[in-house]
Amino acid sequence: MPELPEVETVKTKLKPLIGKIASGFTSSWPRGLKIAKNAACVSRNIKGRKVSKIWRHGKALFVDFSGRLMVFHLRMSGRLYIAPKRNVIDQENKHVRATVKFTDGTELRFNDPRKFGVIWYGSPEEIMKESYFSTLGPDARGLRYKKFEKRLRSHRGMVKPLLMRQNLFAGIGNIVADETLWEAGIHPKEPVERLKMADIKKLHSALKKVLERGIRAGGTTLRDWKHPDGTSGKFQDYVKVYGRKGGRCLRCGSRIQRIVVGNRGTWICPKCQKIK
DNA sequence: CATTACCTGCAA
DNA sequence: TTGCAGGTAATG
Repeated sequence: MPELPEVETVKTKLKPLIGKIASGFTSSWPRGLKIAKNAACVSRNIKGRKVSKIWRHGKALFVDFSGRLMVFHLRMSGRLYIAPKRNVIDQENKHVRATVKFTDGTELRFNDPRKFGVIWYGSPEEIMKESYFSTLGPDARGLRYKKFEKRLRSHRGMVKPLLMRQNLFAGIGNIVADETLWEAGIHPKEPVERLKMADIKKLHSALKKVLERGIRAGGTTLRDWKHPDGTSGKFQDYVKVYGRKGGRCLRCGSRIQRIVVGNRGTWICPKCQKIK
């Protein structure tokens, strides 16, 4: 998905739902629904409940319905949007997997072509018992240096896959990882045990910079993902390496390379990011 | 560690 | 037709 900046954008744009009363829930996608038995159970339970709070942790979006939580994970191709809206086009109505209906006629639609996304519905205790949430690390946004260093140093291995482990830092995905490593001038395969304090400091401030820049740009629109109101993110216009194979490094002019790290496509500047 | 599976769509 | 895609879980 949709990494941290995208989910943060979704959170902000879903805030108008606060105060609305649910009238029902439908889903044509049983595999994507967790904890609750089926869509009919959710629909019965959610009816009459008011949206009181919306927040994000890592890549997960939490919606509080009067004490019951509906938690969304967009995975690779999910998006959430509010309908009806005049700028919602037919393209966005394809692949709607689930819908929360509200008494004023508003609908919150979960659209997900690849069906990798997940919706959990249950009490806060039930949610926290799910393995994904019980192991989830602290949110990557606003993480203090000391904690960042401690968590990174508690493992060994290639730095990029570690940055992307959600039980270490929640919210870092492939784009944020590549952009952060480029900003910091560190090779994605560099073993963390060989990073010096100065490197970890650079990584920490690069991560903060990339996350804030991504959020300010309203996330990255590459294929599926868009804002809940149908507008596109702008971060793709600012990426320094991600997806720019063959392009010039904006720092030194070298050609950006695509390599594979931890089985993920990875873009680097071979001159700025050398293995030590 | 790496590989595969889960799915669909799109570009090379 | 093949390969690749923002993520994660389940396997070797």
